[in-house]
Amino acid sequence: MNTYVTTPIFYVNAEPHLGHAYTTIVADAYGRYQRLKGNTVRFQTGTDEHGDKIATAAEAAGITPQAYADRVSAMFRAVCPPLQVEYDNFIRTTDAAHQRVVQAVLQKLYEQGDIVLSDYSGLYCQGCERFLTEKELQGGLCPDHLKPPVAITEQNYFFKMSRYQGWLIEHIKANPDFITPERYRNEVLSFLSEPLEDLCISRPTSRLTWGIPLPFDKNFVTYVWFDALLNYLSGLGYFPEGEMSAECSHYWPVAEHVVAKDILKPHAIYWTTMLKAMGVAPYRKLHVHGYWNVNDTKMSKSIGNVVRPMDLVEKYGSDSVRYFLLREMSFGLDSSFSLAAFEARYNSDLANDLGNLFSRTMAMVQKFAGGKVPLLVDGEGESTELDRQLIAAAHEMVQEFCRQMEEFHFHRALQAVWEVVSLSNKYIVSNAPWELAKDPAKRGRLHLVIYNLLETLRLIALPLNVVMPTTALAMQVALGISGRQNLAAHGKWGGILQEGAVISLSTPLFPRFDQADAVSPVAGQTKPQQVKAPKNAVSSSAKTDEDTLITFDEFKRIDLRVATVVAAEKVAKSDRLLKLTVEAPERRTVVAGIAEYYQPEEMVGRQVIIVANLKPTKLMGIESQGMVLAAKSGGQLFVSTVSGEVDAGSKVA
RNA sequence: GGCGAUGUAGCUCAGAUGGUUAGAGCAUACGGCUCAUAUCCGUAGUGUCCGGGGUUCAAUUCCCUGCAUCGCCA
Repeated sequence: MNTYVTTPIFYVNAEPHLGHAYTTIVADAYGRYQRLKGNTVRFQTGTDEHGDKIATAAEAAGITPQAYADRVSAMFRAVCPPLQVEYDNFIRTTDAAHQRVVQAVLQKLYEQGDIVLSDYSGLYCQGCERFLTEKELQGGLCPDHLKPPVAITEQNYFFKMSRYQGWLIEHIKANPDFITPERYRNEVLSFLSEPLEDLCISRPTSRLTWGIPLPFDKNFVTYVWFDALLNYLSGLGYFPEGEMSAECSHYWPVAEHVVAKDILKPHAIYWTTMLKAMGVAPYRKLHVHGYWNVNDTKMSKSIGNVVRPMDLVEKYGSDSVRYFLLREMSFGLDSSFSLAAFEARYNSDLANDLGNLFSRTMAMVQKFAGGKVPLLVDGEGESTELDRQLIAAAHEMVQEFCRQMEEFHFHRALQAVWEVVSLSNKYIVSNAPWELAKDPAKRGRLHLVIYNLLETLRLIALPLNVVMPTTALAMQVALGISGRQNLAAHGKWGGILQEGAVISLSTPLFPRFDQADAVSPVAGQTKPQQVKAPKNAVSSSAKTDEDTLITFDEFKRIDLRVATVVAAEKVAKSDRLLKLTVEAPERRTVVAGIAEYYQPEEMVGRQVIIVANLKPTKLMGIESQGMVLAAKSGGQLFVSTVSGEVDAGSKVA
């Protein structure tokens, strides 16, 4: 079985962000999954480089469109290795081979009458040098130039998309999995219930020259979408009017496109009708995913909350980024990204559950089995109901993982793995190997328990190869396993681990983010900066000063204020925390970790500086609505203040 | 304005062709263990299953309607 999986080619008008990373990781993980099944996979990604936005951006940057495209395309290519994205082909629409295909397809469709010259009327903005849609207008004006657009008519070439509308509707209805998840299939069908307009596929060179010239009319270049969509075929060596190349006939029939919901229409409608007109069978599946919001807000350049995947990888390691994105998002729906959510998942799922399970098991191998895969002696340590349960669950996990991966339900696939992680932790407690170790007569049982754990871990690592390649490899190496893994060959219980093989783990898989290491957050906020990088993190040595500096705008977001302490008391059952009631000028409660250095009574009446817009957090059940700044030096701690008495609530800047 | 989706525990979400005490993870509280990365295991909760009406012996689940959020289209 073959698989051809693609990401969209990314438009080079913006740097790679979290959304691009997600699409790419999804495609990569799916590709790795197919390979793990033993299938042959081709995975293509790339960049889309023509069009007026690029021409404009290049002009603003004072360079040629080609130089501009080269620069941004290189950035998209460069984020792949750190994300462990292994593509087979990185295509660019400025590649000569691609351009030839686009022209040949245009020529063919033109000759067969699917592309015709016609009038195009619309609202044109002189300032933007382009047509605006009704939607873009604000109060009838161009939002950028604040001038009313003019209604003009010009000649353009149109693709007779409407000819294939009936066929497309039938195809979608006959193939329920053609567009998934279902919500997007419904959306397309609903859109198709109205007559399609023909697609304008040209731009006059009087307005735009950065594009592929129409082969039959030098006064026009090709509309970017018509150009871009063909990458999926041109990247396989497709050429119209000829025999399909071997690559093409292997991979095109099994093509699966992964896209975000904003480009559903071009893929579901333009591309499919183009293919039909070309006489090429449609792709096999279109997988549509939702958006990543950031802190529940839409990610946008103007808000300045764009998350750069490289920043995350440097800080947390690519395995955990891949895990988070695939585990947190329910494919198809929108999801919210936040550092708090990321760290919560990292600590609970990766460090506490999986990492610690692996670590405690390996420690027991060292202490109770001489650091080797235990030798099992027949008749000793006979199996229990718990053993059978664990084995059955591990088996079921592999099956369930596959079922969910096939459906692009990555979060459920990972959930299935974590059920066994959790069961393994229970298995350890129920069997208490440290108790068995005290009784020499129970040595057989002890060894069987340890063997079962090792075998379960081996089976856990197997599916993880597709999501967290570095971690899976580290687990396999520690277990003394080498060689290419395969779901069918290695997905069954037993027979793989070499009895007596020396095994060990040198460093934890996922070091926990330890708040104690963070820069003294007096009010115990989760502030996980200064962490030892996970061992699979890419080198962060490239960090420059640039990365550690913040802009004035960023600083302005921090609301520092002078607050007057009006009451203070110790927090019950805590040595470190004081509950302060402050006026800033409104009354609020701030929990500060200063009890070892200050008595409650000496705080009352003092003025301190607080961060007033810190997200409230609960400490020992008390909600803290801010954080007191303090400095630690020579084992002493000093709370911050200002050098004279000021009104409570005064801004500090 | 048209079409559609969603609304379930503090948070993120599962769920049932309508039927006994509505689930999971995280967070919270208490207890236990010590092999382990202060990790793990156990126990404990809280829910007008968005509001209103209808069908039914029975509705959170079906129907209608309203509200809210989101998406597509115009």
